[in-house]
Amino acid sequence: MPVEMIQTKRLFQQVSEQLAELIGKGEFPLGKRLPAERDLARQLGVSRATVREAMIALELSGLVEVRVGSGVFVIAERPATPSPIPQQDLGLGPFELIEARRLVEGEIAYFAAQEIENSDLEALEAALRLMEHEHAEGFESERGDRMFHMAIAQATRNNALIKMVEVLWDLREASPMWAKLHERVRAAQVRPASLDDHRRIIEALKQRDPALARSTMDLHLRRVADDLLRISETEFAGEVDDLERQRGRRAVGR
Amino acid sequence: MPVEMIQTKRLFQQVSEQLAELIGKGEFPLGKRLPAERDLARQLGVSRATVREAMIALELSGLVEVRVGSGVFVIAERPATPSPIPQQDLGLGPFELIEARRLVEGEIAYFAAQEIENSDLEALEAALRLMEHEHAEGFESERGDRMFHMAIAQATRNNALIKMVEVLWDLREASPMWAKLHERVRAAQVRPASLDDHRRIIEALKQRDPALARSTMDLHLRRVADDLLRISETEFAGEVDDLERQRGRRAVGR
DNA sequence: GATCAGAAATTGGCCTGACCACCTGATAGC
DNA sequence: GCTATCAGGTGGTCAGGCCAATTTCTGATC
Repeated sequence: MPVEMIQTKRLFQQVSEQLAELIGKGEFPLGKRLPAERDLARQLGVSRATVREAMIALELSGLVEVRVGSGVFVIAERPATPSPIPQQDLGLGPFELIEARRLVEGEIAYFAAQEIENSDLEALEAALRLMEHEHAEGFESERGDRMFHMAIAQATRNNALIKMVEVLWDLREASPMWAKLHERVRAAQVRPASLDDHRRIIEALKQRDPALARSTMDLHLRRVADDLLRISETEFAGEVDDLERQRGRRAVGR
Repeated sequence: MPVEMIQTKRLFQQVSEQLAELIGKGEFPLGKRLPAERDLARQLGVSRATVREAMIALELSGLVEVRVGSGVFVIAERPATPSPIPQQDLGLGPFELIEARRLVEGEIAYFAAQEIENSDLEALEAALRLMEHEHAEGFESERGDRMFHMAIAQATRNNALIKMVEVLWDLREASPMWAKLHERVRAAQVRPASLDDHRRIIEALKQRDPALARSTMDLHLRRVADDLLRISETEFAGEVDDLERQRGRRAVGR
């Protein structure tokens, strides 16, 4: 039973979301002026500073325009499309991605172990802490995970390799099927195992042991593939096509 | 004559831009904590409220994460790539690229040897013929070469891996330094050696020998790196920076 | 009545100083 | 050795103030 998530969102976020909603609902029509910051603060029962922060958030998301001495004006009813390019990329399968990551990131780990410096290790530790933090919050966005693997790529000092990992993670984030699957993995069970994996990878890198780094990374990704496969077999029987399923089994077993 | 733009940017924007730049420059490394708001305010000569507003801007653009009671942490070095294409990559060095290709394409060759089908072998033969033709004509455009390596990636039936090789070659074609160097390599001597390399790679794939395919691919790329290194040392003494030169030597010798 | 200049009110930009809740690491006690 | 406690640092929020840009009001002028 997950304890009810108490979201202690910061005040300015609540304010900005509420205002965004009102704007979207037409309560504050396009082109018109919002109430003055001082009035909003009084009506909402918050300080003016908080209202100002909310205004900045609304401005950065393109909903309003601030005119000095005049007021805040609605210039759009909803945030600009976050993805201007719909990523016409073919739906990459989750197992394809894991497979590719095993090949590429495994080798990168091997290489990174030879080149890594202390500053890189610090970045890795920080990424791990971020993951732990995200995990503790219950609310997470994979940012720690991505940051971790990017940091390893960064340790190679090779921009082309860095680009490889970046592309892999962009593809992953653009893959709808992956999002679905991984959502279930996360819901199914908490996975401190993954945190341990990452810790072991850091350890291998710290020892500057290329072979160990590669095998540890490989083991980690194999475990991820394994989790994915288990979920896909039980819950998504029909949605993962045969080729992908077969790829998943191969990936785990190799 | 456009009237000169008077800086009317709001203070928090200037602060946030400056911080973003420092983060991008590695002044505030990935994962590390930014100075406390109070300190930043003092150092920048602005109020804490302004710094807070800048933090919100940075947070909304995904560069930092704010942890209550703990601090503000760098979680990315540049804003998430909103558009995957127009990013003009800084000049990738030739040896970086070769290094990356050895890692990635070597493994792909290994993998492809297990999956390759006859139709793929035909595509490879065709690519080789194109290369021979280009070579005979004296005038060439690397199309055969690219087609050859793409065909191997295609044999893995893994779209993510295909994408990797595609990106690598795109990067290569976008690298001005690479173009210069390779121009000389081609001018310096005809290289039937390269054709032989490719023939040997096909042979290894035809035999479905993963280890041989990988080592042959590796040898090929090492030879390319070697050619590049030789030229760069004789003709481009000043233009290739030290780090790249060193990378080149390491790439060949490993 | 229409026009225009100056005063007054309104609005966002920025600052100061304060208090709170939360997190972290060191310290004391077991 | 381990755990509980506590003090210091950090972001979150507030109140109140001054300034500059802008709008609105007001009154004099034609």
